[in-house]
Amino acid sequence: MNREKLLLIYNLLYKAFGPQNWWPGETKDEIVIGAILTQNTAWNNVEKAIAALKRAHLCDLKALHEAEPEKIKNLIKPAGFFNQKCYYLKSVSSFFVENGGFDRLNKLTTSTLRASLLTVKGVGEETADSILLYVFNRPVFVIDTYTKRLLSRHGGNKISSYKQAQALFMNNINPDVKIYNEYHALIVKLGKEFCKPTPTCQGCPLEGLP
DNA sequence: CACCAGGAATGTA
DNA sequence: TACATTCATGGT
Repeated sequence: MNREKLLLIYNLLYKAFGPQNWWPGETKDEIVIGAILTQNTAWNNVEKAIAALKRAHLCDLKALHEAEPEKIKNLIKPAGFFNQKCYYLKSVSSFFVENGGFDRLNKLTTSTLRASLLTVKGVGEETADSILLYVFNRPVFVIDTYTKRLLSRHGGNKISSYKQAQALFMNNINPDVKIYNEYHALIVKLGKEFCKPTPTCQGCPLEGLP
Protein backbone atom coordinates (compact mmCIF):
# COMPACT_ATOMS: atom_id res chain seq x y z
CA MET A 1 0.00 0.00 0.00
CA ASN A 2 1.30 3.45 -0.89
CA ARG A 3 0.20 7.05 -1.21
CA GLU A 4 -0.97 6.85 -4.83
CA LYS A 5 -3.07 3.80 -4.10
CA LEU A 6 -4.65 5.34 -1.02
CA LEU A 7 -5.64 8.39 -3.03
CA LEU A 8 -6.83 6.25 -5.92
CA ILE A 9 -9.06 4.21 -3.62
CA TYR A 10 -10.52 7.41 -2.16
CA ASN A 11 -11.28 8.77 -5.61
CA LEU A 12 -12.84 5.52 -6.78
CA LEU A 13 -15.05 5.27 -3.70
CA TYR A 14 -16.09 8.91 -3.84
CA LYS A 15 -16.94 8.67 -7.52
CA ALA A 16 -18.97 5.51 -6.92
CA PHE A 17 -20.76 6.44 -3.69
CA GLY A 18 -20.62 10.25 -3.46
CA PRO A 19 -20.49 12.24 -0.20
CA GLN A 20 -21.74 10.31 2.83
CA ASN A 21 -22.52 13.29 5.09
CA TRP A 22 -21.22 11.72 8.29
CA TRP A 23 -21.71 11.42 11.24
CA PRO A 24 -25.47 10.69 11.11
CA GLY A 25 -26.46 12.56 14.28
CA GLU A 26 -28.00 15.94 14.96
CA THR A 27 -26.06 16.91 18.07
CA LYS A 28 -22.62 16.27 19.52
CA ASP A 29 -24.21 14.31 22.36
CA GLU A 30 -26.02 12.09 19.91
CA ILE A 31 -22.77 11.36 18.07
CA VAL A 32 -21.00 10.39 21.28
CA ILE A 33 -23.91 8.18 22.33
CA GLY A 34 -24.08 6.60 18.88
CA ALA A 35 -20.34 5.91 18.97
CA ILE A 36 -20.82 3.79 22.09
CA LEU A 37 -24.00 2.07 20.97
CA THR A 38 -22.62 1.09 17.56
CA GLN A 39 -19.78 -0.98 18.99
CA ASN A 40 -19.96 -4.33 17.20
CA THR A 41 -23.59 -3.57 16.35
CA ALA A 42 -25.49 -2.89 13.13
CA TRP A 43 -26.39 0.77 12.73
CA ASN A 44 -30.11 0.17 12.15
CA ASN A 45 -30.30 -1.32 15.66
CA VAL A 46 -28.48 1.71 17.04
CA GLU A 47 -31.07 3.97 15.41
CA LYS A 48 -33.84 2.21 17.32
CA ALA A 49 -32.04 2.69 20.61
CA ILE A 50 -31.35 6.37 19.87
CA ALA A 51 -34.99 6.93 18.89
CA ALA A 52 -36.05 5.39 22.20
CA LEU A 53 -33.62 7.61 24.11
CA LYS A 54 -34.96 10.67 22.31
CA ARG A 55 -38.53 9.81 23.22
CA ALA A 56 -37.45 9.62 26.87
CA HIS A 57 -35.44 12.87 26.53
CA LEU A 58 -32.31 10.90 27.36
CA CYS A 59 -30.36 11.40 24.14
CA ASP A 60 -28.28 13.85 26.11
CA LEU A 61 -25.09 13.29 28.10
CA LYS A 62 -26.13 15.37 31.10
CA ALA A 63 -29.50 13.61 31.27
CA LEU A 64 -27.86 10.20 30.95
CA HIS A 65 -25.48 11.12 33.74
CA GLU A 66 -28.46 11.60 36.06
CA ALA A 67 -30.72 8.78 34.79
CA GLU A 68 -31.45 5.45 36.43
CA PRO A 69 -29.36 2.62 34.92
CA GLU A 70 -32.38 0.30 34.65
CA LYS A 71 -34.22 2.92 32.64
CA ILE A 72 -31.29 3.33 30.26
CA LYS A 73 -30.92 -0.42 29.84
CA ASN A 74 -34.53 -0.87 28.77
CA LEU A 75 -34.29 1.93 26.22
CA ILE A 76 -31.06 0.77 24.57
CA LYS A 77 -31.88 -2.93 24.41
CA PRO A 78 -32.27 -2.98 20.61
CA ALA A 79 -28.57 -2.10 20.30
CA GLY A 80 -27.50 -5.21 22.22
CA PHE A 81 -24.92 -5.54 25.04
CA PHE A 82 -27.24 -3.34 27.08
CA ASN A 83 -25.62 -4.02 30.45
CA GLN A 84 -22.15 -3.10 29.23
CA LYS A 85 -23.31 -0.21 27.10
CA CYS A 86 -25.34 1.28 29.93
CA TYR A 87 -22.19 1.19 32.05
CA TYR A 88 -20.20 2.73 29.20
CA LEU A 89 -22.79 5.48 28.63
CA LYS A 90 -22.61 6.25 32.34
CA SER A 91 -18.85 6.48 32.34
CA VAL A 92 -18.71 8.58 29.16
CA SER A 93 -21.44 10.95 30.28
CA SER A 94 -19.77 11.48 33.65
CA PHE A 95 -16.54 12.21 31.84
CA PHE A 96 -18.11 14.98 29.76
CA VAL A 97 -20.10 16.44 32.62
CA GLU A 98 -17.28 16.38 35.14
CA ASN A 99 -14.83 17.93 32.69
CA GLY A 100 -17.00 20.90 31.86
CA GLY A 101 -18.50 19.64 28.62
CA PHE A 102 -17.46 20.00 24.99
CA ASP A 103 -16.27 23.61 25.03
CA ARG A 104 -13.79 23.10 27.80
CA LEU A 105 -12.48 19.79 26.51
CA ASN A 106 -12.09 21.42 23.11
CA LYS A 107 -9.30 23.59 24.48
CA LEU A 108 -7.05 20.54 24.87
CA THR A 109 -4.58 19.48 22.21
CA THR A 110 -5.58 16.51 20.11
CA SER A 111 -3.05 14.14 21.68
CA THR A 112 -3.96 15.20 25.22
CA LEU A 113 -7.67 14.88 24.47
CA ARG A 114 -7.14 11.46 22.91
CA ALA A 115 -5.20 10.20 25.91
CA SER A 116 -7.90 11.57 28.16
CA LEU A 117 -10.69 9.87 26.20
CA LEU A 118 -8.83 6.55 26.34
CA THR A 119 -9.01 6.56 30.13
CA VAL A 120 -12.82 6.42 29.93
CA LYS A 121 -14.36 2.94 30.33
CA GLY A 122 -16.02 1.99 27.07
CA VAL A 123 -13.82 4.19 24.92
CA GLY A 124 -11.17 2.30 22.98
CA GLU A 125 -9.02 3.57 20.12
CA GLU A 126 -11.68 3.52 17.43
CA THR A 127 -14.34 5.17 19.57
CA ALA A 128 -11.87 7.78 20.81
CA ASP A 129 -10.85 8.63 17.26
CA SER A 130 -14.46 8.72 16.06
CA ILE A 131 -15.24 11.24 18.79
CA LEU A 132 -12.11 13.26 17.97
CA LEU A 133 -12.99 13.40 14.27
CA TYR A 134 -16.76 13.68 14.28
CA VAL A 135 -17.38 15.62 17.50
CA PHE A 136 -14.22 17.69 18.01
CA ASN A 137 -13.40 18.02 14.30
CA ARG A 138 -9.79 16.98 14.73
CA PRO A 139 -7.87 15.51 11.77
CA VAL A 140 -7.62 11.94 13.11
CA PHE A 141 -8.11 8.94 10.86
CA VAL A 142 -10.52 6.32 12.22
CA ILE A 143 -9.62 2.66 11.76
CA ASP A 144 -12.43 0.12 11.98
CA THR A 145 -13.07 -3.50 11.02
CA TYR A 146 -13.79 -2.56 7.42
CA THR A 147 -10.58 -0.57 7.13
CA LYS A 148 -8.52 -3.50 8.38
CA ARG A 149 -10.33 -5.80 5.98
CA LEU A 150 -9.68 -3.43 3.11
CA LEU A 151 -5.97 -3.34 3.96
CA SER A 152 -5.74 -7.10 4.26
CA ARG A 153 -7.35 -7.58 0.85
CA HIS A 154 -5.76 -4.75 -1.11
CA GLY A 155 -2.82 -3.75 1.08
CA GLY A 156 -0.10 -6.13 0.01
CA ASN A 157 1.55 -5.69 3.41
CA LYS A 158 0.62 -6.95 6.84
CA ILE A 159 -0.95 -4.43 9.20
CA SER A 160 -1.22 -5.89 12.70
CA SER A 161 -1.87 -3.00 15.04
CA TYR A 162 -4.39 -0.16 15.05
CA LYS A 163 -1.57 2.36 15.35
CA GLN A 164 0.18 0.95 12.32
CA ALA A 165 -2.94 1.12 10.15
CA GLN A 166 -3.66 4.65 11.32
CA ALA A 167 -0.10 5.76 10.57
CA LEU A 168 -0.41 4.41 7.06
CA PHE A 169 -3.30 6.75 6.30
CA MET A 170 -2.09 9.74 8.29
CA ASN A 171 1.46 9.63 6.93
CA ASN A 172 0.18 9.61 3.38
CA ILE A 173 -2.90 11.80 3.42
CA ASN A 174 -2.85 15.47 4.44
CA PRO A 175 -4.52 16.08 7.80
CA ASP A 176 -7.80 17.40 6.42
CA VAL A 177 -10.88 16.87 8.63
CA LYS A 178 -13.18 16.88 5.63
CA ILE A 179 -11.20 14.22 3.79
CA TYR A 180 -10.69 12.00 6.85
CA ASN A 181 -14.40 12.23 7.58
CA GLU A 182 -15.37 11.28 4.04
CA TYR A 183 -12.77 8.56 3.60
CA HIS A 184 -13.75 6.61 6.69
CA ALA A 185 -17.45 6.91 5.86
CA LEU A 186 -16.79 5.70 2.31
CA ILE A 187 -14.85 2.68 3.61
CA VAL A 188 -17.81 1.76 5.83
CA LYS A 189 -20.13 2.10 2.84
CA LEU A 190 -17.81 -0.15 0.85
CA GLY A 191 -17.71 -2.66 3.68
CA LYS A 192 -21.47 -2.86 3.94
CA GLU A 193 -22.02 -3.22 0.21
CA PHE A 194 -19.08 -5.29 -1.02
CA CYS A 195 -16.08 -5.83 1.27
CA LYS A 196 -17.92 -8.22 3.58
CA PRO A 197 -16.51 -11.30 5.36
CA THR A 198 -17.57 -13.25 2.29
CA PRO A 199 -16.89 -10.58 -0.35
CA THR A 200 -19.23 -9.77 -3.22
CA CYS A 201 -16.80 -8.28 -5.71
CA GLN A 202 -19.28 -8.01 -8.59
CA GLY A 203 -19.60 -4.31 -9.33
CA CYS A 204 -17.29 -3.28 -6.50
CA PRO A 205 -15.66 0.11 -7.17
CA LEU A 206 -12.29 -1.47 -6.33
CA GLU A 207 -12.76 -4.47 -8.60
CA GLY A 208 -9.47 -5.25 -10.29
CA LEU A 209 -7.14 -3.56 -7.80
CA PRO A 210 -4.30 -5.71 -6.37
C1' DC B 1 -30.63 -22.27 11.59
C1' DA B 2 -26.07 -19.92 11.19
C1' DC B 3 -23.78 -15.79 10.66
C1' DC B 4 -22.71 -11.06 11.47
C1' DA B 5 -22.92 -6.06 12.83
C1' DG B 6 -19.36 1.23 12.14
C1' DG B 7 -15.59 -2.76 19.71
C1' DA B 8 -13.88 -2.84 24.39
C1' DA B 9 -12.41 -5.01 28.59
C1' DT B 10 -10.29 -8.67 30.61
C1' DG B 11 -7.43 -12.66 30.93
C1' DT B 12 -3.87 -15.89 29.14
C1' DA B 13 0.64 -17.27 27.14
C1' DT C 1 2.56 -8.62 21.39
C1' DA C 2 -1.02 -11.81 19.88
C1' DC C 3 -5.11 -14.27 20.51
C1' DA C 4 -9.32 -15.98 23.08
C1' DT C 5 -13.63 -15.02 25.62
C1' DT C 6 -17.59 -12.33 27.05
C1' DC C 7 -21.24 -9.23 26.16
C1' DA C 8 -26.87 -9.69 23.48
C1' DT C 9 -30.31 -7.83 20.12
C1' DG C 10 -32.03 -7.95 15.39
C1' DG C 11 -31.45 -8.42 10.21
C1' DT C 12 -30.50 -11.47 6.32
